[in-house]
Amino acid sequence: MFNMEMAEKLKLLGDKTRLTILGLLKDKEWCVCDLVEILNMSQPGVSQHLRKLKAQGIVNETRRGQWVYYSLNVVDKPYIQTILNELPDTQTLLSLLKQNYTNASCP
Amino acid sequence: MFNMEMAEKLKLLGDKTRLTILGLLKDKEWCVCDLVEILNMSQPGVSQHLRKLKAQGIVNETRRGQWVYYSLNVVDKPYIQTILNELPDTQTLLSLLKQNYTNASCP
DNA sequence: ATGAAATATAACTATACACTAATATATTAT
DNA sequence: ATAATATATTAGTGTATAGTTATATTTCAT
Repeated sequence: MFNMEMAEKLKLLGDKTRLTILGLLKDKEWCVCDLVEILNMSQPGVSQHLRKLKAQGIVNETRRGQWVYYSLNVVDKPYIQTILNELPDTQTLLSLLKQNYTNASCP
Repeated sequence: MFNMEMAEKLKLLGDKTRLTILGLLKDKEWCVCDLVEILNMSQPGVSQHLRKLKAQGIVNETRRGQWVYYSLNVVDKPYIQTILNELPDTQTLLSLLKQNYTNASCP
């Protein structure tokens, strides 16, 4: 059906947590455990969001040793880029979310 | 909370029916009964979608006599404009949806 | 090999949501 | 006033979804 793929992707963006993840990824890649600390939610919760984003091709995943890093994959999706432009940048997000996380575990 | 308003608007766009409505509105305003025929769904269903879109300021409503016409209100929402650019135009949507509707009722 | 850490998957729950049918409200025509 | 048409609201239902806890898998260090 004609608007389905579009709607599926936009549905993913219509979620506060995933928007925050994508906003964080604008600046650099993050591993799952980083996001768990920053977002202050369960690890399976974060993993499931990332899986959905990956299934729609919005993020890439790369395993490096123990850690799996996720990064944006929106070069061919201008309408997503425009949305991400509206989001606060990483530093702002981090300070808004500040849960005095330490980022000690994964280099 | 910081990404909420954005997520609320995007959530509305993450629905096939509402995306189609917005795609139709790119070209011109439509009244509810038109959309009911074109989308081939119940009138309350259409009204509820329109109410949500209006509550988020994405469409305007104007009553003219018996009919209430809805139109786009996205001049100040570039990220929505970008999304709408990706949608098929009105004619394409109409032919994709063709339910041999007649557009006889509302001028 | 074994244990620890990171990630993924499965099972479950509570809530949100899209849709429909039924009803109410509003406007026009007679 | 009354009927007819257009729209909105309410109530109810089935499904989707975001989150959790529990468990499995993967990788590294010892």
